[in-house]
Amino acid sequence: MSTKKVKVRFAPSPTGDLHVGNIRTALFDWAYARHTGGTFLFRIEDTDTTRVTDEYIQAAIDTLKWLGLNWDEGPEVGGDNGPYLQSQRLDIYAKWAQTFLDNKDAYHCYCSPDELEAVREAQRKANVAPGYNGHCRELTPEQIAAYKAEGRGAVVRMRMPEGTTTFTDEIRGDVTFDHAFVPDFVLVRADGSPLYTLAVAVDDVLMKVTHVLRGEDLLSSTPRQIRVYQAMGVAPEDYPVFAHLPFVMGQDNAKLSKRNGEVSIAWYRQAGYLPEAICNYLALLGWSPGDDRENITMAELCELFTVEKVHSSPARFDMKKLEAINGDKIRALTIDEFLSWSLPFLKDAGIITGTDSEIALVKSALPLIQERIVTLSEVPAMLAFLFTKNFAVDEASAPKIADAESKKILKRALSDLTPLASWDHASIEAALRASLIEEMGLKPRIAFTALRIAATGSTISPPLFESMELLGKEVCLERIAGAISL
RNA sequence: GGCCCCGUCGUCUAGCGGCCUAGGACUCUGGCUUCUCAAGUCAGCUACGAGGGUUCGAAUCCCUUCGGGGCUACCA
Repeated sequence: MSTKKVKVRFAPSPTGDLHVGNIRTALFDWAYARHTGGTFLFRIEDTDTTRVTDEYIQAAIDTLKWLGLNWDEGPEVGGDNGPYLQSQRLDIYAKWAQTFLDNKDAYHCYCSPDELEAVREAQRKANVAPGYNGHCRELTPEQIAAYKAEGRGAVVRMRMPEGTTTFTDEIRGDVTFDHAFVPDFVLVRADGSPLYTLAVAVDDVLMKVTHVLRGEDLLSSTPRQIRVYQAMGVAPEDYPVFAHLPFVMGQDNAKLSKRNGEVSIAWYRQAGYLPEAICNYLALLGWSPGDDRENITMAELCELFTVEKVHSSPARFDMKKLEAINGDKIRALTIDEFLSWSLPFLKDAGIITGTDSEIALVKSALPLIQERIVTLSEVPAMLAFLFTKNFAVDEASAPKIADAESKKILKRALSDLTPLASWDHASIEAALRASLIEEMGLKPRIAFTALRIAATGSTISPPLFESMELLGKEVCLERIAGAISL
């Protein structure tokens, strides 16, 4: 690799919400830029105006920001090589297309889509390599005039010379393509708008990108990109370095898509996954630090990430492992961090409105559930019993405290708790253990389960005595009394 | 079909000729702990796709084969 300053770009085409695969690529791009102390450039490839929308562009920007993948050049932050939306660079592409035409590197092609499809169909039948047959490569002025008279539109097609293209992929080694399988490709549509094949190459050169790390689906488009560099007069040593990242696949072994799992990062965000967890997990898909470390921070990723350690084989997305990592990250949060992540979920669920007293109660309850949840979306259900106005024991648990034995336990607990002077979890536990366990000789599991159901409404809850403390004496006694008369 | 890429436990991976009767993590199973659920902890299950070479020695190198994936657009 050259010694010039590294510039890596992430250039999605936002035809939908950014998904797991996109983000894994963005993450590697970002990490590599940070690792090398280089520049991270973010560019929007919106040359397909029929599929890219402003909302998706904005969503992509928001997602990257939410994940903490900050960029040095691109939308919102600007830079010396903008604009960073390809739709705002149309004049640049038009100029280069004209240059290619002038130099005979490209030519106008008047074939209609139907004619091209017919050719491809014939090629399939004849079992030969499909692709443009060069029909319009050497048109005479008379032929061109005739086509124009017919009212035909023309696309601009790049002339692919005979020979081969070999480039070094940093992950896969040398890769060679015979031009017999790289047909002349379209640079500009009949309506004058540029295609990816033109824009991507022009922009990478003009924006001085040094490293192209992207999905392996683009591997076979690389010779076309290199052809454009040649036509632009770029010296081979100035071509960007290519590295094609392995796919992230779904359960069914196909490229991850909506059919096999949740792929939109927006979905993970609202399902209560932490950006750090998503990035940590995704970093492990196709890359590893080389040792047995798996829980890594963003800072460590930047420090450790190298293209050499990236795999060449595809990885399957495993939700279970993401969940495990998310749980780890939640447990590693400080209470204040945990609080600020949780509040939106509690508000959205209608558990709290956000008053100071509610927040204070949430904050003291959070330590009790921190090691009990895997996603933030579980917080509301875990804490609902502390805030509910119309308390009721859940249906599955109610029968478990309907028997005489349970009533006895609850009555005894009520009478022993009522005179209790200090309502803290240690005192509550001491009182209950003395009466229920020692005096009545009950098994803790039996005695405390009955109380748990009465106080929290469920057989599953945060630790009982701490929960009772937070609930307050009045509410607890009320609920126990209520359970007795159930 | 053609071209290209890929192939270690169920999954993510370590491994770059001897340290491998293949290590870690997630999942799963069982134990411990225990006021529930978790967390924690201990143990167990399970892998070098196959076949040929090269070599004293191969998961590691070569070939073939099989399998998977991508591309084959006036999408990116």
